[in-house]
This record gives sequence, structure tokens and C-alpha cells, in this order.
Amino acid sequence: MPGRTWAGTTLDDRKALRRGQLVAAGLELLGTEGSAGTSVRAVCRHAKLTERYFYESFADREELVAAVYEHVGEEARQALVDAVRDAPTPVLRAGNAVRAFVELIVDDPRKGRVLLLAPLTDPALTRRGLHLLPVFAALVGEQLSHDDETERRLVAVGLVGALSNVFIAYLDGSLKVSRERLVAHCVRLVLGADSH
Amino acid sequence: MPGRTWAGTTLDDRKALRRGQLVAAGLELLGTEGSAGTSVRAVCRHAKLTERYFYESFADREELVAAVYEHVGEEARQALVDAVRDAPTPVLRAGNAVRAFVELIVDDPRKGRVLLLAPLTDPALTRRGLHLLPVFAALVGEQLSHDDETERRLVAVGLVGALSNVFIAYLDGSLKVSRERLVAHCVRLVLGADSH
DNA sequence: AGGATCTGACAACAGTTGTAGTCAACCGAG
DNA sequence: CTCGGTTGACTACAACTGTTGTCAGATCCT
Repeated sequence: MPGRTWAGTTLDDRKALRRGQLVAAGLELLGTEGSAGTSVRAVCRHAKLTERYFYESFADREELVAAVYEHVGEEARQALVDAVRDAPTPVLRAGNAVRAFVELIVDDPRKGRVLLLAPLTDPALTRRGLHLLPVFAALVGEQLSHDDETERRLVAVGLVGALSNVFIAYLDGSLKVSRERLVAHCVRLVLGADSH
Repeated sequence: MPGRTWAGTTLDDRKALRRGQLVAAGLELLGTEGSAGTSVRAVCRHAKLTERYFYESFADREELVAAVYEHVGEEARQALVDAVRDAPTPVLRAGNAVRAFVELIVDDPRKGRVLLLAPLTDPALTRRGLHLLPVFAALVGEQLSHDDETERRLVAVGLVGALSNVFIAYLDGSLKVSRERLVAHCVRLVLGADSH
């Protein structure tokens, strides 16, 4: 009977809470130590839970890292949608979107690393073909005013790569520039990509 | 006495030869299986040598992957220098450079993956700060006609990121486009980056 | 109170990792 | 032929991995 209360909360509540702790620990590790450092044992140590509760919420290590990735991805998608909504002109949309994304990864660089780096490095994600980047690229591509389909893809892939690289360089400190300037430059990249 | 001849060659020769086999095996594994799959044992299996000879040429696993990376990096650098030399105009220089790089990674995708992906994924490279990309970006930046220093860096980093992403997408088959079109688009990216 | 359920600390398994050491077999110089 | 440098197959170790199992104790319902 899962509805029974225990230590003030129901079982399902505690189970969901533990799942949350595990995902949070996974984000922490995947966003700092990288793929190799985010093992089941390490995640449990970080979440202050035992392995038992890991397999209560996830069948695999793979499932955990997928959950972490999708969690961050959903957050980013939501931030982008919120930013674009209610912006009338393409220029304003681009500015809002870039600003939102910069805010997201500046406030929490781990999320940026998970979003941009993890799918390239972790076999659990590469094998599953779990790349949100093409999705974002397609989202960007839809906004572009190019006739040719493959031309749109080329431009979109290049644009996303340029933005990613600038973000990554900014994240690890190898690109010392003010946040405002970063945003301004990225907006110019987005707008420039449309003008052929 | 290392000058002594043995099985037709001197000791130093054989040692260098074995080192070469190890680096080649490292390139093969790092460029296909990725960082996790390139272990000391796997490299030795692939090179048909025993672990003993691994530690004859390298103190660490780390040293091996650094050697592989720098080997490929030097090759790429040389190809770029050769391509740019004797080209009078910026347009020709850009075309030659892009063509040379595309040739390099199309003829041997493993090199592309080592060059572009490995430094982001392998702790042995990230920890050592072994990124040649900023070096290439700087090289690109020198060619750009921007007054502001940080502006040059911003543009260069973005450009290199765009090129990398297009190459990576092309490499793993998610960007289906002819080689000529790939080159043409990349040239346009390079030239477009200069015009603000 | 008794009994069902939940919790957490561990142990166990077989596998892989980096790194070092052993030992018989080979090879060429004296 | 003998001696010493060279080779390769193999073992050894401790640490780690994913995953499953055990068991004493805490917590709640009846």
C-alpha cells in the first residue's frame, strides 16, 4: 500500500524525492567530473543514498545519465520557448533567446557542459542518439529564410557550432569577455547567419 | 650498448618502431572507440605488443594519449601551413586551408575525431589543458581584419566552432551533403566571418 | 505489543583498469 | 659454447566498475 504515510510523507513522495536527489547528483558529476567520473557508486555517495535506491528509480546507469540529460534539455527548451514567446520581430526573438541561454549556462555552467559536451562524450548518450543539439539546430533552422533545405541545415549546424564553441570557451575561462558583449556577439551571429 | 644490432636493426630503431606502433594503435582507438575504449591493454593488444613495451616508451596512459593528440595536431598544422603558403589572396588562402583540412579528415575521420572531440572528452587532455583549437583559432584570428583584439578572438572562436560542428556532423553522417558543397560552404563561412 | 514495511550499511560477484614483476625462451657477440 | 641483453607470455596487485543480495534495526499500522 503505497499511500501509507511514513516519517511524515508517503512512499511515493520519498521515492520521487530520492529520484530527484539522484538526478541532482548526476547533474553535478556529469557537469564537473565528466562522463567517466559519474559512476553509480559516485552518484550514490553524492546523493547520500545507497545503491539500493539507485536501482529503485533507474534500471541502468544509462537510464540515469539519460534522465539527467533530458532534464537539463527540457529546462533549456522551456527557457527558449519562454524567451521567444511574445517577441514580435526576429531581431527581438534572437536577442531574447540568446540572452536566456546565456543566463542559463552562466548561472549554472554544469548545465552548459551537460547540454553541449555530454552527448559527445558519454557512450550512454551517443549510443542512444540522444542529441538535442540537432533539435535546437532544427528549431533555429525553421527561423531561417533559406529556400534550399540542405542549405538551411548547413547554416543551422554551423550556427549552433559557433554558439556552442563561444559558450564553451566562455565557460572554461579561455575567452575573457563581459557577459553583455558575449550576448551581443551571439545575437549578431544569429542575425548574420540569416543574411546568407 | 644500444648500438648493437639485433634482428637486423639497432635497439633504438626497434624502440622507436614500437613507439610508432603504439601511437598508431592509440590513434585508431581514440578515433573510433573514443577515450574510454583506449586503455593500456587495448592499445597493446592492437599494437601486438605487451604492456612492457608500453612503459618502455610512455610513463603513463596519459602520456600516450597526449602523444597521439600532438601527433595528429602537428600533422594538421603542417597541412594548413602548406596549404596557405604561396596563396596570394585571402580568398585563395581560405579556400586552400579549408580544402586541406577537409581532405585530412575525410581521408581519415579518426584524425578528425581525435582533433576535435578528444580534447573535450579525455581527462588526460582536458586536465593538461591540451587544446590545439585555441591555437588554430588564434591562427585564424591573425588573418582577420578586425581592429579590436577581443573582437578578433570572438570571431575566431565562433568560426572555428562553426567549422568543427559542420565537420563533426559530416563525419558521423548526420549531415548528408556532397564533399564539394561542404568545402564551398566552409569557404563561405570563413570569408563571411571577416566581413563583420 | 506484534507484525508488516521501510531503511541503510555492507558483502559478494565477476569484470576491467593501471602498473609492476617473474620466468622461460631466444639471439648475437666474445 | 657461454654469457648477457632482449623478447614475449604470463601473473599479481589493488582499485574500481555495475549489479544483486543479505541482514540488523528503525518506523509505522493494527
